[in-house]
Amino acid sequence: MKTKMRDWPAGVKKTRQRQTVLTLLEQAEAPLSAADLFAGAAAAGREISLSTIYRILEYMEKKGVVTKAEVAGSERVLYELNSFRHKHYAVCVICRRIISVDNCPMENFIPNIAETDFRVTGHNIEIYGYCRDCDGSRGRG
Amino acid sequence: MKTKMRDWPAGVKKTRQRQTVLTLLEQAEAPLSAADLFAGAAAAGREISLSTIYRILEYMEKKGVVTKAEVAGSERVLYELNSFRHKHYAVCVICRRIISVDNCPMENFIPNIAETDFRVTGHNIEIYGYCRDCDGSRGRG
DNA sequence: ATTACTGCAAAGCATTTGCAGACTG
DNA sequence: CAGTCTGCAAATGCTTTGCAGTAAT
Repeated sequence: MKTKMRDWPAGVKKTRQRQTVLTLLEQAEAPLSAADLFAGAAAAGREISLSTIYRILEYMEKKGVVTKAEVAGSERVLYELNSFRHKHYAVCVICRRIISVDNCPMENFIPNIAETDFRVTGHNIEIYGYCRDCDGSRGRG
Repeated sequence: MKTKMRDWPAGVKKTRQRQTVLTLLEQAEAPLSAADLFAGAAAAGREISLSTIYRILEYMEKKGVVTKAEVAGSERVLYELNSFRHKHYAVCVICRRIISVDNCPMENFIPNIAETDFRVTGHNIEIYGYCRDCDGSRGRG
């Protein structure tokens, strides 16, 4: 595992554990849980205590370096590097694979509560379905 | 608390605890957690064990009588009577009040992953913002 | 050297489960 | 009366926290 990141967040003390966590998140194709990171670190020969992982994630979230990714049906909390982009995810109900969705259905949507009862400031969308592999393997049921 | 419901789900054994849970859900204006139901039952002088509440909810969900309501930022699982309607909720970030949204942004939305990589079968939308009361009290900031 | 970070183990919280007694149909 | 439901208490799984040692600047 390559430990050096292109740029290290300002004002953040650089430790082996933090480098490992951020590198894993950087290399990941989908959001990761604390347990994922624990396993990933171990697999890379850089074991980190689970509690430390939780603390790093909490700290990095506060620093704006990582964000929670709300993914449908995930029992654990998932994290990813903060891209400052508006993102949503689709989850395969079979294999749990997570896929990014780039466009957003809320872009031009006005909830029928908007003007009167509620001022919308944010949202979170979770999409379920079948990924190409799993859909194929069940004959486009 | 009125315990009698208009109609009792078919093939479901009627017990004091189940009647209490369904009545509470029926009377609720927003989805309830197991803890809410526990407190509500106690407040009505009809204490139910928490584990029983969980079992009732699980059972009633399997029967299609209740459904989980996915609400943004809720740490607990929330349940409501199954209206068989497509619903989403908005949550006030100040007071945590939950408000139903009747229209759905996904109605005419095609995720840009749809045709190629993913077949969408369902979704879940969580909306954040300020309810009328809380928005007013902070001067439409 | 100072202050923050880490690991360990124990605690915390929501939810689940085993078991024996209670109740419904 | 048989089979299911309930309560209790203990167990589980994820996440958090206290504390003492360790490491980064």
